[in-house]
Amino acid sequence: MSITIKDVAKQANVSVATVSRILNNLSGYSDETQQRVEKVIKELGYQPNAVARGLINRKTKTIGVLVPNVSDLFASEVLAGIEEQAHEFGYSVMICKTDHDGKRTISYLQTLFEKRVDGIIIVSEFITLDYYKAIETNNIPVVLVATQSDYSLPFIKVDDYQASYDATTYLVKKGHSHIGMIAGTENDVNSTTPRVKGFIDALNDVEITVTNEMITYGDFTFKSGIEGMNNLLKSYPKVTAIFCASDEMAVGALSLLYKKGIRVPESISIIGYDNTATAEKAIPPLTTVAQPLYKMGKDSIHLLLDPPLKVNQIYPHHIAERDTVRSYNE
Amino acid sequence: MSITIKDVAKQANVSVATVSRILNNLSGYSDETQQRVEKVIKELGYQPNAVARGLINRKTKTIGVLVPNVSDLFASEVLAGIEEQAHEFGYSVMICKTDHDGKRTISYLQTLFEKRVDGIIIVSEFITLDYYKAIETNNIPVVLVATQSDYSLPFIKVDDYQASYDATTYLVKKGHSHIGMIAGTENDVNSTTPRVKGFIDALNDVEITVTNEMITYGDFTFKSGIEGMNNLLKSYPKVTAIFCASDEMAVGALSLLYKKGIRVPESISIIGYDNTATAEKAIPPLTTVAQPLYKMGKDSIHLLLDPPLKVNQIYPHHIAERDTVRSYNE
DNA sequence: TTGAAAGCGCTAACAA
DNA sequence: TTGTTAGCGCTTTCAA
Repeated sequence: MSITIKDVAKQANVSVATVSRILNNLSGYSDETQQRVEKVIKELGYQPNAVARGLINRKTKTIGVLVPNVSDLFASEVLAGIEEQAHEFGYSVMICKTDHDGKRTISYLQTLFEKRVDGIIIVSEFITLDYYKAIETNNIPVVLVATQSDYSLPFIKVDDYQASYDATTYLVKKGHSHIGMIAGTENDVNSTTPRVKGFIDALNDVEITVTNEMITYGDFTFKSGIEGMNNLLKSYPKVTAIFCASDEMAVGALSLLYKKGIRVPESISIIGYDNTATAEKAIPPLTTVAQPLYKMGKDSIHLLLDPPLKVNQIYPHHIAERDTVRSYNE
Repeated sequence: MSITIKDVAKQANVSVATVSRILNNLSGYSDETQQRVEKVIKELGYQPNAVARGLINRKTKTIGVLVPNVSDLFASEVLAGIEEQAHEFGYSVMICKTDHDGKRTISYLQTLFEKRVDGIIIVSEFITLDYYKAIETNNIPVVLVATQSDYSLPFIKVDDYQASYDATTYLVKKGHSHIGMIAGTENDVNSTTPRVKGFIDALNDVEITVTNEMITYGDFTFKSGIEGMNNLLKSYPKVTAIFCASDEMAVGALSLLYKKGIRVPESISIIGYDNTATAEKAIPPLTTVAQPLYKMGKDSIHLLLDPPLKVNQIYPHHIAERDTVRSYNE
């Protein structure tokens, strides 16, 4: 079997307590013993057993992350930030892909509790009563990213309503008056409702009435962006600019337009949402609402492990201007 | 504190041994006791402590994954497969972003050993002697994905040489004779060397001599694809088709070409490598060498946990034909 | 069918 | 400065 603290103690002619002290940088041993013990540790290639440590310390130095999907750029950008900060703090991260599936999510929460993780970060997921109850009875720290909840849980997110309002206003200011929206999943109160409202309010505020034909719903994916673009072309042929609730959908719209030979931004302007890596790689490079995803990921770890450290919960957004929006001014 | 097996035992008037048996579906208790104990478990909301279990079973039901980067599509696609299969097998996955940094990688390996993970998967990373020694002395199962090593470690990957040879031949068969290559990181023996060799051999086999002007090196990223494309345009102006060693670089090339007003595939054809999600979203949709990344991820878990199950180590590739390669035939 | 008790590898009183 | 010892929460002999 592997080498334990006992082996080290025996070999160095000290007690396990002393070895433990040295391992943990506590006081209570002479320089001489320290040298000797450290030498033995090296010779034996001793590696402390984190499981045993976890049992007694009630700290596993690992945190769990629930994400709907690992392979989309939005989530993986947030994840990258989480991983980075966790590593800096000496924590490991366990990833759990929920697929937006309630059963799966609950089962993952269960696993994380049993594994006694020190905290949990939930990304872009609506918090059901079941989740909340599970969290509450286990009273383990939780931080939400890119989502928020009526249950009292700390979160980090952008102001979706305002961001959407700003994106729409941006199009208006560029001289557009026929503006459509490819929204996210209908009934998604977390991301879709506020963004749609922001869109409607921004247009209402400049005396444009929003009708059903101007909004189509997708599910944030590339494919649904294609469909949404198709819908909009039919339902709202006068459209000159479109606000897409995700970059993925925006890129889908771009694709369809390319296929149809409709030029962007000459004939139709597109603005996305998220500013994931896709945006700058799109053709043409995509103008979009930027969320600081990586930073949000990093800060969620701060918020989780370092609660005294004040972190703003509503993060700033801005418009990353690239080449998909045409200006009609002068 | 939280509820332990002792609490359950006391409440149910049995010994902890009996509770443990029931928890683990062993034999040695009456139906009646089982009912009673399970009732108490539910009432108390008892959750077994996986840390304590891990200590005694020497199994943590978690595996560690080392990836250079979480936020690129190549890695996250593999990761998604790993996560899915691990979950099906009842394992959790810990992610470790190496940044291709040796120190960081070693430190992560260390952590994974200390946390007593049941296995480790290493994605796209060259295995140094240091890594190998660490793995060997800890004798813990390891599987390599999209990389392989002279040290005897099981791996899952595509035949890079052959795939590259095939991609190049594909261009030749489409009637191209001025073919360039944007290769990966120079001196990367794992991915770059075989791909460059496949490119050269394929051209040599049709009597085309490959000169330095025809190959430029990048680092697999979008940005380096832009630069590479720029280089090639200068060094090899007659070029009509380019083989890019990653989709990211291919998309970079596409971007530059778009900016310069050079039409794809009319003036220049592009073929990528990987078939990540970017490929189908590119404008125009990118023809590319497909690797079954998700499946490779899934199967790496099989190989890790289910060694008797035979898994082919060299996975098939194919060319996903889309719209970036022009044919000059007839 | 059941329970007592040893022990997984470690930390942390408490004593010396 | 050092060691002894009692757990952490669980599983697993061994005995009853």
